[in-house]
Amino acid sequence: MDNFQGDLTDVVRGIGGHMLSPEISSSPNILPLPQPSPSDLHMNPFGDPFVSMTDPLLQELNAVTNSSHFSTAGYNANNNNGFLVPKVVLEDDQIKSQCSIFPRIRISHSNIIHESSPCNSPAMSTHVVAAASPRGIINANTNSPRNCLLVDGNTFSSQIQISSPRNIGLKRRKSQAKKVVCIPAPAAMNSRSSGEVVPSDLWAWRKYGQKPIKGSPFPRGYYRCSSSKGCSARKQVERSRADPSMLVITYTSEHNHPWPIQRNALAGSTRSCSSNPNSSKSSTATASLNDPQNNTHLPSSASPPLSAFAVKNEQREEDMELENVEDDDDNKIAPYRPEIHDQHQPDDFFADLEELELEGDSLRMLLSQGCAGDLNNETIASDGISDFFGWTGGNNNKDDQ
DNA sequence: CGAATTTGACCGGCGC
DNA sequence: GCGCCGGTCAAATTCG
Repeated sequence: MDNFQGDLTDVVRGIGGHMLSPEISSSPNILPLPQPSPSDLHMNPFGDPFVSMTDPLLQELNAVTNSSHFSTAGYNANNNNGFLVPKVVLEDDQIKSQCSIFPRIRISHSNIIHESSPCNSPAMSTHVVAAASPRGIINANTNSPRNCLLVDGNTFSSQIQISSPRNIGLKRRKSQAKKVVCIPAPAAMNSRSSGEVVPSDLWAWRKYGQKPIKGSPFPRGYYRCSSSKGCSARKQVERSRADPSMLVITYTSEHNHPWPIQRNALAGSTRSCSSNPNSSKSSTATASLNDPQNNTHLPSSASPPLSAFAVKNEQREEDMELENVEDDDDNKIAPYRPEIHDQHQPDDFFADLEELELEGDSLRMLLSQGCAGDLNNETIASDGISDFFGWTGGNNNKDDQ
């Protein structure tokens, strides 16, 4: 389907290639990447590493709100260290705003990060924009070391939007949990059109449909989790109609299985996880993201595909109804409590992961390098995290087994 | 040849 | 009741 609507495959490919939106790509050397941790992941029924940003922040968010300054700027040109600061936008109404509108309160998180975060290297600051949702409780955690990513000493700059589509349910056929992630969508790069690309995450996604959306020049791609048979997790990927530079990913339903330790090691791995780093094909952006040859914009070959994570955590609508009965938009911040169906989760999951860490290279890299706070090591997330999520070039996780 | 993607058709919810 | 629209299915196609 070649049309002007763009190629989402290219989108993520572009992300991997650092073709970020102008304001983002202008970032000289910042690559802050909200980084999912095993503990975060286990809290994420959607299996989305982006989502991992959420929970821990609930406690922090209040603190942030109290201690940080508010900023209306979409993007901090600099933090205290002269680095561009990414922003997390927690959006109330995904449908309505489509990423380009950030009407809500924006909270600078930079100070806290500098002071307390293990990621408080100059490059690690993040600018968190958060807004309380009437329904969806918005969480963002840029404070966590696990949400930090260094790529060859660069901080990854990006916009993050977390949406809580209050009105989605109005036309939603079935009430179900949804998370909306908004990330910068780079310009198309490859020749293959219509292939949607979403930032690589731990799960294997298989595309099962694509539809043009009324009112939007961009098609929406439909993916289901192929990490495990019977998994009902789905996600939709589309460009923001309001801001084509943003990619909107909506996660629906939940994974009914543990998140894969090695994403591509599982059956149903996307084709994009080609062993050929030069492969131009990509559905879940893994291949493109892994393509070192695409990383020509930065000196570092290792680059996170995601410039940012934005997550809207939304409980099942029914639950939200119950828990936010008062629906006091600005004052209610109820903790996001993901529904964990997996037997490993949640309590013992991190313990399990630590055990796995001893055995799995990817996890080891993630935990010991990317997350353990070895911030002096500039290669930290560059390899560890990216590899872990299949973001780095060349090697696929297939080879890691 | 197996697996992933593409894409038109079909289904069902919702608004009028 | 009808039509629109979003979501899903499944056959065909593509690719490694």
